[in-house]
Amino acid sequence: MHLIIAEKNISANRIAQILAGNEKVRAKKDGSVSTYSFDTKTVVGLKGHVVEVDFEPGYTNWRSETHTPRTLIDAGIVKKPTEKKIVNLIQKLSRKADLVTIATDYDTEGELIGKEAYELVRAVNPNVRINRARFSAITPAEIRTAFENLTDLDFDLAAAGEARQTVDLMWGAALTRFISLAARRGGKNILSVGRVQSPTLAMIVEREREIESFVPQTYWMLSLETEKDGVTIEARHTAGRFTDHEAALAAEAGTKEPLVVTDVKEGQKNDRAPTPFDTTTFIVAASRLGLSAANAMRLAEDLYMNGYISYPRTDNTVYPKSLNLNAILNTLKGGGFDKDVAWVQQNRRPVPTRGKKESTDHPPIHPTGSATREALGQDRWKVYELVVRRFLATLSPDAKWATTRCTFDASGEPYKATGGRLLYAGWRRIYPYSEAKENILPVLAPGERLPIKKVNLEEKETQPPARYSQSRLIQVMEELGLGTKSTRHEVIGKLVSRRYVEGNPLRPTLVGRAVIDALDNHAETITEPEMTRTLEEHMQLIKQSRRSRDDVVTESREMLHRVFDKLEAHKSEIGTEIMEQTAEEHTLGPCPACGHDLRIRHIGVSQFIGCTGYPECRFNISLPGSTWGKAIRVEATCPEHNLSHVRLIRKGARPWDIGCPLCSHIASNVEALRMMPSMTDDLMQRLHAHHIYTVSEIAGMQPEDLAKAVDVEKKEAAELAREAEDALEVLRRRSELRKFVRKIVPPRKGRSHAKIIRNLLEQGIGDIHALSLADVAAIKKAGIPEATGTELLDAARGLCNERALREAGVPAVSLKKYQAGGVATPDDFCYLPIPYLASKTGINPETVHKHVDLVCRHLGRPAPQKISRTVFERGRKELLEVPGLGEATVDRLYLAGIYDAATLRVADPEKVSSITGIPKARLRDYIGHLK
DNA sequence: GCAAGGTC
Repeated sequence: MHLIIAEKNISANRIAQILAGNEKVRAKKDGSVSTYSFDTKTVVGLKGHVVEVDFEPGYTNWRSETHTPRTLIDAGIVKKPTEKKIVNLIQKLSRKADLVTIATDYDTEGELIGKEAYELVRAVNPNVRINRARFSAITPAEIRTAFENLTDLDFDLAAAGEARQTVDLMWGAALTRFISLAARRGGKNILSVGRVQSPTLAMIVEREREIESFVPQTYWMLSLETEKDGVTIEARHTAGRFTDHEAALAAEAGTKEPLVVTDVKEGQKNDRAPTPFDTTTFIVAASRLGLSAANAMRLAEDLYMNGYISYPRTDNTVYPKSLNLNAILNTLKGGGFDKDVAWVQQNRRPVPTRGKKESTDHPPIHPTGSATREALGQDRWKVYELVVRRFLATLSPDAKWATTRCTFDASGEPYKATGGRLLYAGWRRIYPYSEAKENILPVLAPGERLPIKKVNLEEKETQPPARYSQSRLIQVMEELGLGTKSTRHEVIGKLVSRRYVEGNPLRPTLVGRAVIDALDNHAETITEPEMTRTLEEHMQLIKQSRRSRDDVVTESREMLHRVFDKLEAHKSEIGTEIMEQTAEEHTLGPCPACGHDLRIRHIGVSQFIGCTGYPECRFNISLPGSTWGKAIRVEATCPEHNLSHVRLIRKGARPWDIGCPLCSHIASNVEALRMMPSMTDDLMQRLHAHHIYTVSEIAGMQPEDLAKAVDVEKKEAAELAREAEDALEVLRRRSELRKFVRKIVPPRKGRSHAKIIRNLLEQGIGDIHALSLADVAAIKKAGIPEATGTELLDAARGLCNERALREAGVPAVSLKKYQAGGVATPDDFCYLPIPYLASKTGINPETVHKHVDLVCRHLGRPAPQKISRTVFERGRKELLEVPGLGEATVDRLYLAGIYDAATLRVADPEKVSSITGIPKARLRDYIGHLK
C-alpha cells in the first residue's frame, strides 16, 4: 500500500481525486478522520501540526523553588501529540505501507509538519521508504508533475522550523512566567511575552507615546477661487504650508488681480490595475468594507472550505504558471458577474498583474467556484464578491487618466491647480472599491486673465500620527517580518484577550504599557522585531546546512541566560513597577466620603468598589458577583461624581454597562430608602449629602451620629434607624423569595425572574410566607404556568410549615418523623389526637404531647391533655381485646380520640363514624360488647 | 496557566 500524507483533509481529498484520474476514489471515515483510497493508494490529511513541543515533565509548577523560570531555558523539550486520532490512524496505516509519500505544503512549516509525520511513520515502521512530493498549487498539472518527480524530505529545512519552535517556546514560556510571577499575576491575568506578540505590542505602545508627546504646529494654507465658463477652479499657493504667519499674511495681501494663466501642461497617467491578493492585502481591502481582520479571515476560511475561493493563507502575489486563469473565468460565467467576466475576456491585458512577493506554498487568493448572493448571505457574499472582483481586476487593462497642471500668477504670487479626467476606466469598471475622483478643469490657455472670486487663508494644525488600525498593524507586521499570514490577525486577538490593547484603532491599556516598559528596561531583545530577523537569518543558514539546529538553539540559550541575569537582579523592582502602573487600571476616582481613591477590588468570586482610605473610610459600593462578569474600568467619566464608568465583562456575553458606579448605587437604593415611612425627598437629599445611600448604612449607625448627619432630634434618628431595620427585613425576605422562585421555576425566554418577582410584588406577595398563602390564580397572573405554580405553592407551604414548627421548638429529627407520617402543618399538631400522632410516627406519646404542647402554645391555643405511655399501651391492648376489632381499626379510632375501652364506651357512634369511616353498626357492636 | 505555528 502506498500511503500519501497531506497537510490537511481538504488537500488530501483533492490530491486523491487528481491522482485517481478516472478511477473512483473511496472516501472512508475512521472516527472523525477521512481517508481517500484508490488503486493501492491511500491519502490521508493531517491538521497542520499534529504534535506540539513542550518541556519535559517536571516543569508544570510555576512557583517551584528548583524549577524556576530560568531553568526552562535548559529544560529538555519533548514532542507530544495534539491530534491523537490522526496520529493513531497514521501509525495504523504506516504499519501496512510499503511506500509513504509526504505531500505537505511547500514551505518551512510544511517541511516540519512533514518531518513530524515522518517520525510518526518511522516509530512503527523503521524500514519503509519515505519520500516527498513538492507542489505549489493543488492543480492536476502540478500534482502529477510532483508525483512523477518525487524527492526526499529536506531535513535541513525542517530543522530550521524546529529551531524556531524551540527558541519561541523557551523565550516565551520563561519570560511569561518570570514577569507574571514578579507582578504577582496568575490564572487569567498572566502577563504573556513572545517573539511576535511583544514587538507588536511595543509598536502600539510606542505609537501611543508619540501621540501623547506630539506638539501640534500651526501652519497656514493659502488658496484662491477663480472661475471660467461658470466652473469654479480652486488654485493653491505654490508655497504649500506657510509656517510663518507673517509670510502667509503678506502672500494673502499680495494676491490680487490680474490673475494670469502662466502655464498649462497636459499629460497622461497610467493607473495600474491592482495586484493579486495575498492574505495581508486581502485583509486591508476587507477592512475598507468594515470587516475586522479576524472576521475577514473567518469568512474567507468559510468560503474556502466550501469551495468558493482558494486557500486564504498565502504570501504569494503572483499567479503561478500552472494556474488555469481561463478555466476560472469560465467557472464564473453565467453567474452574477457574467457581464464583467465577458468584458474581461474581451479586453484582457496580455499578462495578469503581479505583486512583489512570490512564494511556493499557495497561489494568490482567487475564486474557485460560482456562487449566488442568496446562497452565501450578506457577509460571505461581500467577501466573495471582493475576491472575484479583485481577480477580474488583475486581468483587466490599466486605467488611463488625462492630467492637467496649470500655474497662475496673481500680481506676483504663484498659484497652481491640477485636474484629472478618466480617459479609460479599464479595471476601474470591475473593481469599485477604491474611489477615483475626477477633477475636470475648464480649457485654459497661457496668458488668459481670470477673475479672483475669493482668497482663503486657512489656519491649520499638524496632526499626531494615527493609531494603528487592525489592518494597518497587520501590514506593518508583515513589513517587519513579524508573524505569518496565518497568525498575524490572531496575534492582535491575543493582545486584546490579554487586555494589553483595546479598541479599533488599537490603544494600549495600562497593563500593556507596563509590560512593555518592564521588558524595554530589562529584556529589550524580546520587544524588538530584530529578534525575528536574526532568527530568520539563522534559519536560513540551517536550511543551507551552514549551521546546525543545535548550534543556533545553544546561542539563543546563552542570550536568554544573559537576559535573565539582568531580570533576576531587578525582579522586585520590575514587579512593583508593573503593579504600581496597573493599579490605576482599577482606580475609579475620588471617594465621595473622604476624597481618597475608590478602587475596584476582586476577592475570589466577589467584587466591590472600596475606598483606598480603608479602614479609616469604610465607604464601599457592592457589585454583582463575578459570575455576572468581571468588573473593569472603562474610558467614560461621570461628570457629576468624577468617577470612571464600570463595566462587567464575561466571555460569550454582552458586556453589562453599570455606568457611573455611584449614580448606579444611588439609583438602585432609592426604592429601598422610600420603603421607610418617614422618608422624604428632603431627608434623602440630606442623607446623600452625607454620603449615606443605603438603608443598611442607616440601620447600622449610632442614633447620635445619624442625628448629627441629617440634623434631627436623637429620638427621631432612633426611629429612622428602626424604620431602616424594618425595610432591611422586608428586603431580606424579598431576596429570599427571589432565590426560592429561581430554584423552582426554570428560566425561559421572555420570562425573566426579575419580571416574575415584579409581578408577584405587585400582587402584594413579597416573601415566602405571603407566597404560601397565595392561590394558583395569583401565581398564574405573575406569569408562571399552572403546573409549575402548584409546585411552587406546595414548596412554599411546606417550607413555611416546617419553619413554624421549628420555630415552635420541634426538634429537626422528630420533625422528619412527623413529616414521614404525613403530619406536616401546625394545625395537624393542634387538631390531631395525640394517640393518632404517636401511632403514625412511632414517637412516644409523652414526647408527642410535649411537641403538641409547644406548637399549641406557640399558636396561642389550648393544649390537649397528656397521655402517659402506660395508659396508651394499656388502652391499645383493651381495644384489641374487643372481638372483631383489629390493628387497622384501632389506628382509625385514634383519629376520633378513642384510645382505650373507657373512651370507646362513651363514644357517639354517629360522630365517630363520620370521622373514621367505620360503619355505625360495627361501632355499636364494639360499644355493646364493652357494656 | 507560558510561545508561535499549522488547521477547523
